[in-house]
Amino acid sequence: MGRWEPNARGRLQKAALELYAERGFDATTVAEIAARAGLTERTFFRHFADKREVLFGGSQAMEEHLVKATVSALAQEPGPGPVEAITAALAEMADELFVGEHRSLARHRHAVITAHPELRERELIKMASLAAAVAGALREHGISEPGASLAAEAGTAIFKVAFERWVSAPGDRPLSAFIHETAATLKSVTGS
Amino acid sequence: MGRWEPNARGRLQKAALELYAERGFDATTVAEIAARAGLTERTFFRHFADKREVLFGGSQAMEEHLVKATVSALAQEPGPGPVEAITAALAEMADELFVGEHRSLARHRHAVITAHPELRERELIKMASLAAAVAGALREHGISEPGASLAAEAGTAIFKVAFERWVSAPGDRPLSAFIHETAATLKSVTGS
DNA sequence: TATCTCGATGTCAGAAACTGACATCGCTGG
DNA sequence: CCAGCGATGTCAGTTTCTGACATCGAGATA
Repeated sequence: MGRWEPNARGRLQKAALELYAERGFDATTVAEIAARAGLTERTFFRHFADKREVLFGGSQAMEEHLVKATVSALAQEPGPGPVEAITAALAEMADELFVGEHRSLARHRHAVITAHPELRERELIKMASLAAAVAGALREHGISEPGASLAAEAGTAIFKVAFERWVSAPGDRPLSAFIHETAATLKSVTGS
Repeated sequence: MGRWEPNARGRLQKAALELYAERGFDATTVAEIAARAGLTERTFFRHFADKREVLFGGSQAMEEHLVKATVSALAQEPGPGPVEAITAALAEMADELFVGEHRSLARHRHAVITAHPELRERELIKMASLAAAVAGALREHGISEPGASLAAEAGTAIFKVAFERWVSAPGDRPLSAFIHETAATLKSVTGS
C-alpha cells in the first residue's frame, strides 16, 4: 500500500461532480471538493488547472479517438465527402465512449454543465479544440481550407445537436443513431 | 457639467482593450484598467460582470440585429432555405456593423481575444447565445427542430470561418463577401 | 542494509477576482 | 429650498489560483 490512497485524480472528479450537482457550481468551493476527496485544495490545483477543468478529464481521449476515426473514415472506398467522414467518425466515437455506465455519467455531467454558464464556456472551448484537431487531420489528408475548417465546424454542429437530443431522449437509443439522423437533417437544411 | 466625466463604460472598454493588447490579459489587473479610465475597481465590476465581459459590449446589438435580419430574410420570395436566410442575415449584419472604424477595432479586438483562452471561451459562448437566438427566431417562423438549431449552428460555422478569413485578409474586401463565399463552400462540403 | 533520489502531497503566504454593505454628493423634481 | 435618486467611492471579506518550500514512503543503487 502506497503512502496515499490511489487515484487522487479520480476521487477529485467524483467529488466535484457530486458537489456541483448537490449545491451548484458557485456554491461549492474547491476546498470542499478536496476535503471530500481526502486531499487539500493545493492538490486539486495540481491535478486540474481550475475549478471547471475537473469536469472535462475525458476530452483528451475523445479528441484522440475522433481524429483517429476521422482519418480512418477518410480512407474508406468510395471516398466520402468530408462531412460524411466526420459523421462516421463521430458515430464510431460515440459507440465507443458513450455506452454502458458512461451513459448515465454523461447525462449527469451534462445536467451540471448546462446549469452553469462558466461550465458551458469550458465545454464550448473543448468542442472548438476538437474541431481544430479534426480540421488539422482533414488538412493533412488533402482537404484544403476553408473546407477543412467548415467541415469540422459542421461536425461539431452535428454532435452538439445530436448529443442534446440523445441526452433528453427516453429509452436507450444509441448516440450514434442520433448522429446519423442529425447529419441527414443538416444536409437537408443546408441544401436549398 | 456632471459630477463625473461622462461615458464611464466606454472609457473602461477602451482602457481594457489597450491594456490587454499592451501587456496581455493575464498581466493586467482590473485595478489598472479602472485607473486608466479614471475610476475604481468596484465601478468596473458595476459595469461589467467580470474581467472578460468588458470586451463584449457589442454582442447584444449584434444579436438583435441578426435576429431581425433573419426574420426579414425568411420573408423573402422565393422562400429561401434556413441556411440561405441566415447567410443573408449574416451578410446584412456584417455590412452594418463591421465597416468603417469598426473594421480596425474588430481586428484589434480579435487579436486580443485569440491570444487568450479565457477570452476565446467568452467569445464562443457569445456565439452560442447568438445561435440560440437565431434558432428561436427560426422556430417562430415555421422551421422545426432539429432543423432550426442545426441551421443556426451552420450559421455560426459560416460566420466563424468567414470572420477568420476576413480578419487575416489584406485589403478591404467586405466581410459580407467572405460570408457568401464561405456559405457556398459549406454547401459543397456538406453535399457528398 | 544503508542511503539516495523521486514524486505526490502538505503547508503557508500572497496576489488578484469578485461581492456586499454603506457613504458621498451633484443633479432633478416638487 | 430640500428630499431623494443614482453613479461612484470606500472598505472588508471570500474565493480562486500560484509560488516556494517541507514531508515522507517507495524504489533504485551501492
